[in-house]
Amino acid sequence: MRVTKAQAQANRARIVETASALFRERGYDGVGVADLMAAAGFTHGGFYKHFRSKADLMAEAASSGLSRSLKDNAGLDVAAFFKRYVSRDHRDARSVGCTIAALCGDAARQPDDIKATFAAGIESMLAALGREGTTEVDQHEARTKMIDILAHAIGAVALSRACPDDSPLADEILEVCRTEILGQLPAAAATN
Amino acid sequence: MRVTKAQAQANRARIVETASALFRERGYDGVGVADLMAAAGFTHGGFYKHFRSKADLMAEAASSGLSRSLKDNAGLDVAAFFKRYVSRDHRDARSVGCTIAALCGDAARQPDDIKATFAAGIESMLAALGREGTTEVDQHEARTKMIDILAHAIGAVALSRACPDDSPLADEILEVCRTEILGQLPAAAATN
DNA sequence: TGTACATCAGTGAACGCGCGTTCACTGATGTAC
DNA sequence: TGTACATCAGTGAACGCGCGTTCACTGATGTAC
Repeated sequence: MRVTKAQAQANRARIVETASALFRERGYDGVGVADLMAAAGFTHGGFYKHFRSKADLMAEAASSGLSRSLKDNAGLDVAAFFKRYVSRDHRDARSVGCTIAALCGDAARQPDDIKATFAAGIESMLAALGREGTTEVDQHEARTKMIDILAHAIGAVALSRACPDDSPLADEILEVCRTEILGQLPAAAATN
Repeated sequence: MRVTKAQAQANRARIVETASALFRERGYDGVGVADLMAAAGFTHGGFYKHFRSKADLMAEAASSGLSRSLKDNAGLDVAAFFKRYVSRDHRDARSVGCTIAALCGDAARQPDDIKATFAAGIESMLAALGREGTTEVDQHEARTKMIDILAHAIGAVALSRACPDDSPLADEILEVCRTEILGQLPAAAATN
């Protein structure tokens, strides 16, 4: 059952993407190799033709998920980005949402190579967000502001997700933080 | 080897406390029943004389850890609390630190009873923090402000923990957010 | 271009291991008289 | 207060199970001539 080189490469990419989504939804320990391969449409044995270990895949899935969300949000201005980020839609759609928000708790217990991937993901995010609105403030000030707001937004989403599904507190956290964050942004377009 | 009623109760309490610390350090999936009992000074078999299941203990340890940190910080004013909260000491001492910051990522994937425990913990924290500084602003405004700042602080700690141990970014996140948070507090005592 | 052989992505059974949980047992504590 | 018996916290072996990983095998693809 050998397969085209191009097909094999596409299959590998599908495994990484599936893993990235499943990890965001259930955490690193919540997804088994067999689970994952079945979700990608394969049997578990072939896993080791693509990856040396589950830990290797975790690192690659993190890297993939982090750069993926950068591309997905490339067109948005900063205010629109955070308006979506601190929303019920984002909170409830873990598997397609931000990898940092979904997995920073897990990342904290992983070896340094995965932590380094997360740090690099945060840096790329800061770079992407800092590019706009740098007209009147200097680079360092813009970076500082983005670090502050990103932490704020991630905290809001993480905290809201820790509350029961239909809890009023879960929505309250999101609304309070979204209003505050959008108010701090220089060019707050849009309603609320 | 039967043991005094009082002793048994103390032993049970020790198991819960040990579990609370280990869970904060390694996450719910990172601590086994045998691990935990050994750390508390027992063999694993006795576990089920105290708890119906590991999930039961998880709920109890969460509740215990959440109310514990309330008592530990009872004497501090709001500014002092957040100054300590958003610090390297707190970030690096997971097992004795805030249960919400350490486990909100894990809590998000737990059943609703554990999420409800976390929501209740957040509410108690808000109540404890809102009691001060309510002189000039009304209750609702104080609550809103505390929700905002708590999410901000938790995000800062969670994000910093996801970076490699000696990463400059990890410290930068903490410093930026601590400065910003303390600046937002009405009566910011102390240096920085 | 056709033929013969090596390669290797994917399959599915099997591995050792650690997990949560159960169980028969122990012996000091608690209780009934 | 002292004696006889029931209770039950704690022990450690054993359970079934799912995990990450390995392996012999398959057969279409890639390569050498």
